[in-house]
Amino acid sequence: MSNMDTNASAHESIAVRCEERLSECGIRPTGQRVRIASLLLCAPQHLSAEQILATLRSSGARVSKATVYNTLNLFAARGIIRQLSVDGSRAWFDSNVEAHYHFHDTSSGALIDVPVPEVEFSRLPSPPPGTEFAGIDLIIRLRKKA
Amino acid sequence: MSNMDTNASAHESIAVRCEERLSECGIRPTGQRVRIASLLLCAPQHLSAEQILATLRSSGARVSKATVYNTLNLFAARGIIRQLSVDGSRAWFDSNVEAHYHFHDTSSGALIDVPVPEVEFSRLPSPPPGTEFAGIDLIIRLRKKA
DNA sequence: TTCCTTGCAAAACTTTTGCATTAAA
DNA sequence: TTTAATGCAAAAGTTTTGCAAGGAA
Repeated sequence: MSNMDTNASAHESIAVRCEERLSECGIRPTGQRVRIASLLLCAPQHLSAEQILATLRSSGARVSKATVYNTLNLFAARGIIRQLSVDGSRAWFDSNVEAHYHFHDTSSGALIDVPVPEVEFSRLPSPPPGTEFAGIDLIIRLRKKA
Repeated sequence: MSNMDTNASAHESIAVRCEERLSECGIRPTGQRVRIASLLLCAPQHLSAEQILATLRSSGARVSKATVYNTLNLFAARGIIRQLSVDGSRAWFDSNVEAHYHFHDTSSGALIDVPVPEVEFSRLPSPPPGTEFAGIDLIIRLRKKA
C-alpha cells in the first residue's frame, strides 16, 4: 500500500466519521459541511474562518466565504465546535469541545490547550441571584521569557 | 450650594485628577483625552468605543471616532485601562486595571467584576519552556437560571 | 416539487489609517 | 514655531445577509 493510498484512505475514513457525526446532530451532511468538519475534526486544533477557507480552496475545493461562516456558526450552535474570543481580532474555532482551558502566547499568537486536571479552583464565587454557571473560560497569557 | 454646582465641581475635580494621571503617564492631557479619561475613570466600569463616542457627543462635545479609538488604544498601551475580549463582537474597555476576573451574563451581555480573593487556584500549569506568565483572563459565563 | 444549501456580491460593523487642520507646549 | 493631536473620510478586516442558482429528498 502506497503513501498516497494510506492518505486517501485516512481522509476517506475521517470524512465518513464526520458524516456520521453530522447526521447524529441532525445536520445534513452535505459536501461542504463534511469538508469543513473533516478539516477541523481530524485533530484538536484552533482555526480561523479565513484559514479554513484558504485550506479548502488550496486543496481544490470550490467554497464560498459565506458557506464557511454559516457552517462554522451552525457547528458551534450544535456544540460540534467551540468559538473562542482570544484577542478580539477574529474568532477562533476549537475542534475540542471537551471542557478545557488555554494558554495564549501573546508573542506568537499561538493557542495551546490546557487540560482540565492541570487547573484546580479551590474557591469560586457563587453566581449572582437569578443566574447559574454556564461555563468557565480561562486564558493564561504567556510572553517570551525575558 | 445647588446640585448643578455640586455636579459641576465633581466633574471638574474628576477632570483635574485625570489630567494629573495622564501627565504622570507621560500622556499630554489634551481636551479630548481628559474627557475620555474622565468618563471612564470616574468609576469602575466597562464601556465600548461606541458608547464612549455616543456619551461624549450627547454631552455636547465634538469628538471623532478616530480620536476615541486612538485614545483608548493609547490608554490601554500605557496601562491606564484594560481591553477585554468577551465575545468577539467588539472590544470592552475596563477602567479597573487592578487584577480581577469577570462574570459574563450571556443572557443580558452584562459584565461584572469578580475580585481576586473570590477565586483561588490550588493548581496551575507551568508555562511552557521559553515563556513566562503574562496574566490570567478568567471569564465565568452565566445564564438566566432555568 | 419542495426544501435546504451554496456561491457571489453587497452590506454591516468594528477598527485603523491618511491627510489636512487645529491645538498644545 | 514646532510638534503632536484631532476630525473627517476613506480604507481595511471580519462577519452577516439577500438573492439567484444548484442539489438533495
